[in-house]
Amino acid sequence: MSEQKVRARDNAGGRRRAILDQAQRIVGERGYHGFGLQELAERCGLTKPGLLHYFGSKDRLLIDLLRDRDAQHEAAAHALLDERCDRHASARAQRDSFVAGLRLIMERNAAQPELTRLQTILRAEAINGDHPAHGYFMGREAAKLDLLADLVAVFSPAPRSTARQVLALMGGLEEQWLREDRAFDLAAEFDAAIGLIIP
Amino acid sequence: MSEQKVRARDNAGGRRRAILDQAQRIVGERGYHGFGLQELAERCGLTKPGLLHYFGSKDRLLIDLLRDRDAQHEAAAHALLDERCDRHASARAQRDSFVAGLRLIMERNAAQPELTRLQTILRAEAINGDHPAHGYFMGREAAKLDLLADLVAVFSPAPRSTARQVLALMGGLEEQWLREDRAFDLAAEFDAAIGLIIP
Amino acid sequence: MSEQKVRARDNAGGRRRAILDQAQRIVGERGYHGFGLQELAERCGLTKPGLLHYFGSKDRLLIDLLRDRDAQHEAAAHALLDERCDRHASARAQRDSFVAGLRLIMERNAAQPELTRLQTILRAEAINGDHPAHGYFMGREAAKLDLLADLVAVFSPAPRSTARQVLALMGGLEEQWLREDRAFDLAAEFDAAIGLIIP
Amino acid sequence: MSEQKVRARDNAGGRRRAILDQAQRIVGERGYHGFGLQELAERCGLTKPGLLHYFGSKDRLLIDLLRDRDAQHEAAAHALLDERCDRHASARAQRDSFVAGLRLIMERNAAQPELTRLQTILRAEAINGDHPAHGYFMGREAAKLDLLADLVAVFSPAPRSTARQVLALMGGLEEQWLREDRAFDLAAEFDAAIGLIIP
DNA sequence: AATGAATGAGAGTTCATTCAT
DNA sequence: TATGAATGAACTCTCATTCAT
Repeated sequence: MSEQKVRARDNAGGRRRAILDQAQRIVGERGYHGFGLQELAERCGLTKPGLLHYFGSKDRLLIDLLRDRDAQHEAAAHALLDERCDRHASARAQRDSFVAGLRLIMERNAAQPELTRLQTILRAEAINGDHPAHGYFMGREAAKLDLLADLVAVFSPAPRSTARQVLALMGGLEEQWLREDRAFDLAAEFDAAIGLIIP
Repeated sequence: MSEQKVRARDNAGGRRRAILDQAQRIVGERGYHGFGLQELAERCGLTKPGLLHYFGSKDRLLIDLLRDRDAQHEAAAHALLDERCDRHASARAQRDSFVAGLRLIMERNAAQPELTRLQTILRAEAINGDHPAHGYFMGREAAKLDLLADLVAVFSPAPRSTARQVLALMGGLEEQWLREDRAFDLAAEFDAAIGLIIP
Repeated sequence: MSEQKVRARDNAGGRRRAILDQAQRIVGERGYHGFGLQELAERCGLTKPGLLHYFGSKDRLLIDLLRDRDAQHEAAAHALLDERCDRHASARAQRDSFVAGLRLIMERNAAQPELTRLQTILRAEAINGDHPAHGYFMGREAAKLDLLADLVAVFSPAPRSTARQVLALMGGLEEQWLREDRAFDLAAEFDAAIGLIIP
Repeated sequence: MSEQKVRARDNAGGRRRAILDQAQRIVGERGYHGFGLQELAERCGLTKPGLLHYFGSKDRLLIDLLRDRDAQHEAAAHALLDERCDRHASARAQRDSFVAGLRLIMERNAAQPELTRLQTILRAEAINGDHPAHGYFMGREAAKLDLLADLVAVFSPAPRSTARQVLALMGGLEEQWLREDRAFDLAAEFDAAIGLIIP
């Protein structure tokens, strides 16, 4: 394989990534309906058809974006929780490592406010059944709920409710944190809350 | 005053209300950016300029909608909480009536899913500073936080954090409830959660 | 006739005049196509149908405006020239009083820049045959030309050409004067020019 | 390069020129405010967004039009005057060649009535500070005045006034000529006038 | 890999005007 | 004398998308 081909492929991959980075920023600000290919194209230094060359359509760009971010973020989170929870440990120990895992996730979310904003805005927008990311978030949130309920079953008397509470707290606090322009310590606030939910 | 005049005047007021009702539905589904005057006009049986005759612009229509819904909803909620909390009662009694007030609010929200969806979607969309309802939700959520923190101060060691948790749980659970198409008992789930947050 | 009727009529007349005054300002700034009933209505403190109640249509408003301004301006100018020119005086004397009359007209125009701007902009706009004031200005400018040619015939060897030159100088200098925000002495500049045209 | 490419490229450039030609006609008739993208698009055989693809906005289309016409018209005029005026010649000779240059310009203007009408109408419309071509004409007319005053300085005792008179006569006679549907010999009429202004 | 050209649909908004009151 | 309601048409401009190159 010639060097040129390699570099071309690298550039191509880099281009894609650069586009998705800009898309994340815009969608994270204005949501799916509020973002336009024009603006994205300008920020990336190419034309609208140039974009569509990579992604085919606006909708596909969105789900590509979501999948891409998951690949580097959410999957990691799941692994994190799974790893830390030794099924043979005591309930107490499992509880502790679960909470510690959540805390790590929140710290990561706090460290990536743009990604968090993307998820927050899109998650709410996608409540509507016509939204291109509706199916995506339906499956994703259901899976989260299942996972959490499963992990929590050892020490919680009502695992599904506990899972709901954890998810609600994460999302709700993140939303406040974003609206107030990150004016409080997200992870600490979450920590305090989780201590009440999972005693 | 002739009957015709009365009816005409009623129709005028009724028209406005009918427009806002339809607008609530559309915005509650697709958010502000996803809703268009055309569609709204069609649903109301008049033309786009006919709409603008009442509201002047799309942006003003939105904030008129928000204010109108607040006048009949949120204000009632605030009153509810304030009334129920006797400042001279014991901390325990105040805690109980506060929780009961929250439960009533959640029941009302559960009984008005369209309004709840409007608030949920718009609240997330309005995180962005350019959104026409940004200022509205900034003030509104800040006021909620202040009010809750104030009410909770009697029995909570960290009133502001408790207020955040309450708000996060309300919003987060509502979002789940909407996404899952109201497949669980919102008020009951909230009740269980609040019992942990405010023991 | 009751006092009320009188006052009503006065108010009505005053209203009409007030509307025309504002219309003069707007049309004088943006021309006929650039001015809208909405803006005019707002400036006059009434609604669009309120305007049309007085004038019937936008086009009629324009010609009413033109006629009204003529009644108080142009007619005066014609009279001025006619009066000053004694047909039995010597050519020299007639020439002098003619030039003096022109100078007076220019001084009046300089003293009423808004009216002058109205005429200047509309005159150019109305070159087009579809313009609602086309006929008006065709007749008006032709009449001016005829009048001037007639008055000038005593001392000019080519009266029609001289008339054209006078009119061109008046209009052209006024346009410069308006564009440069009245930065030079219009009447003086015209005086100098006319001295060459009519020696 | 294939023939098709060439033709495509030619068509593209030709398209732009065709659009500007039609725009000149419409603006020359109804002024800037009276012309619409719709009509222009129809005359050019494409859609409204098709137009904006070339020019971005209506305002930019206008100034592009103005600049384009200047490139082929006004610049030529300036060159004409400059060339013909030998600074080392006698005042008499300079005066003669200057007048001859003006005459040539007027003949060109008379030969291009559409372009002349465009300039005439727009020049008046642009007196208003909000007009998109206001800045353009401010600069352009000021430059003309400067140039003429400079050229005239050799033989005129009041160069700036003479320049004003020349400009006023040109513009004023052109306006009459257009209004009367070119019913007289513009160049000849101007010639007669200039002979009085610059003896 | 990316462009320029072009489109149909639709955006929100303004237009002059009508009509009943 | 003037209004509020409403309209149809037009406005500039943006949308995502297609196509040939």
